[in-house]
Amino acid sequence: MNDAARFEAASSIAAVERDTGLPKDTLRVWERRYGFPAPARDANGERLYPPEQVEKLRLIRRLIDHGRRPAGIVGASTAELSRMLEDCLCPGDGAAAERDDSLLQLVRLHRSLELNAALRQALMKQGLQRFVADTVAPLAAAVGEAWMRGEVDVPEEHLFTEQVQNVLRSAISAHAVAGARPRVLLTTFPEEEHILGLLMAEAMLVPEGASCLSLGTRTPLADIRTAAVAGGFDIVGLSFSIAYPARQAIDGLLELRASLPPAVAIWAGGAAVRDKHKRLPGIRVVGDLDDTLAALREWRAAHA
Amino acid sequence: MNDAARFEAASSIAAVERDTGLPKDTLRVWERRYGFPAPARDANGERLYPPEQVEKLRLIRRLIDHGRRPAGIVGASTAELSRMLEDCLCPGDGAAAERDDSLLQLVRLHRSLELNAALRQALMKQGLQRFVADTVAPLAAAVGEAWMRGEVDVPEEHLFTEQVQNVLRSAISAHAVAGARPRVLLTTFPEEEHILGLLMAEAMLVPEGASCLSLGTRTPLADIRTAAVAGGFDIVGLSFSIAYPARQAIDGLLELRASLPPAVAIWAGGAAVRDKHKRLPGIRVVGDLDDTLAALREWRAAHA
DNA sequence: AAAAGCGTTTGTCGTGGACAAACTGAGTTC
DNA sequence: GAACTCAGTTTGTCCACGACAAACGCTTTT
Repeated sequence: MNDAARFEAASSIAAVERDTGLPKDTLRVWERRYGFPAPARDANGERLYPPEQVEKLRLIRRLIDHGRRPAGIVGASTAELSRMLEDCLCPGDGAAAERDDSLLQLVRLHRSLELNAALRQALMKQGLQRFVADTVAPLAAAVGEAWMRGEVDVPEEHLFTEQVQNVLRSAISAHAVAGARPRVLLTTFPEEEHILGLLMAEAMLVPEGASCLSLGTRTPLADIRTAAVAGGFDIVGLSFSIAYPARQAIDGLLELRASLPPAVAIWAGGAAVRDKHKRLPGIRVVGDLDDTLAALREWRAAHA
Repeated sequence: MNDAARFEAASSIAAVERDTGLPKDTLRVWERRYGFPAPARDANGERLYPPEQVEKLRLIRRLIDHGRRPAGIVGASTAELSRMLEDCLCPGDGAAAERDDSLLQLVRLHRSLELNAALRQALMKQGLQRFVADTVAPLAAAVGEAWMRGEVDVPEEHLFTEQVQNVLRSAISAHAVAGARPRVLLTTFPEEEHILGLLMAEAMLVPEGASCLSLGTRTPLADIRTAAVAGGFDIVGLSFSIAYPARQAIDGLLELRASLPPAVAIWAGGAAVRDKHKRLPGIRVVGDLDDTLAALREWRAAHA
């Protein structure tokens, strides 16, 4: 490797923060405490992280999202880290192997047109709600797992999200009804940028005659409150992906609960809040997409 | 105001970074150099920014996005800063007042259903391309200006983006053609998260028979290269909002130009690259949405 | 099983110094 | 008049190291 290529390849601390999501302060304190990462230095004494270390940091980041702690894993080799990740995400190993992988293959191979066609075909065959619960949700989980394993990369994940978004938004638009009850406001907290959870929830609710308004991702807590009250919504729905810190989700939800009138229900769904029901009094934790329908029935029974 | 409310209102340095986009390091160095911001301190000596200062920081941030520099503006009052912003963005003052504001009013008042209906009606009346160029683009500019002036807030901006996205994605889906030329890959750089520019470009190109694939926002540069080459695309289209640092856009575009085969064209559009044509050899700077069509004609003439 | 107590781990914040990149404005050349 | 050069200034980002509260893992008690 010549000098130019090596220069090209090594990343500054800001680039590593962007690529791994680990704050600069954390990168420096890990170096001080654990001796990893151990970046080279440029002529000016600034850190230059080689790509292997960035890759290893990315694996570590994913393991931490799964609940591991740095001290126990920074010493491990890249191969060991990959193995740990495998273990983390194949609890029902056999079942995963059984699953129909044809859509996942289309994502892997960037076959956007075929993917789009296959999604639309499945939508037509199954109807919106079954399509979301039985096709989109498992596919999203499979893409997420493949992402964790490093088998899919940013463009595949983006391509998947975009195509599903296109199909779901078209389908949801076709169902729109005015003035129906309950009125549901959907969004995410500011640190959460995954939108598919919101779209899937909307796709489950709209065919039932609920009137949904999605604000997209990343709405500040104070603005969620204002919008919910000003718009006269009955329910505020929040979505949390697996990477969202559970603690942050719980704190935010309790704060939102305290600031909203009791008449406004809060529904929370996604991996980060699953099984957190006990710590979330006054909040309906939605376990999966079908549970969304159960929650809707409950609400209607209570407001008959 | 009681203690709880005051505690509620004051923000930590991390919260201010999130809300204003100004890095912690910058906030601290401004305090050291200019004496502003001047946050209070909690029992542990940590900074607590009162909301007025956060608001002022937000104004300063916007002025800096418009090319001002900190030394000249941190001393000004909030009112003076607001006036400067007005001056910045009303070059053709009279024309702005003339414009039809009915859609903007719907955004301001959170009338999502009416907004959606009005957008669909305009789409039907004008056709996709005129709708995008004559209705959506001016509305997006108006929302952006109102945002700068502080007249619209996060929820309004989100609502606007979501509704336009719904309408555009539905319309684009209806036009999809397989295998047409040129093949265009659309995305943004990792720091750019505004998606409407991409959707508007796609909406201009698809009716002309181009085959577009959008990867959504925030694709790393290396992945853009890989996806473009592997997918056999003719053109890579990038969109840059007004807040994107011009320098970063230029560097990134030149790096991408160097790493892509010369046969793959690069088109760049948006406020951050307008008038930067001279500094971007080998890149087609797309001045506005109608210029997208001109660029397409040029490409087809060159590849007849 | 849940709660409480306790040492350890961990991320974030603080200070102050340094420096390269970006910008400004005056002077020069084409 | 536009394009370039060049010293001087402004500005954002980086560094080191210390501090500490919140979160965690573990044991003991209710």
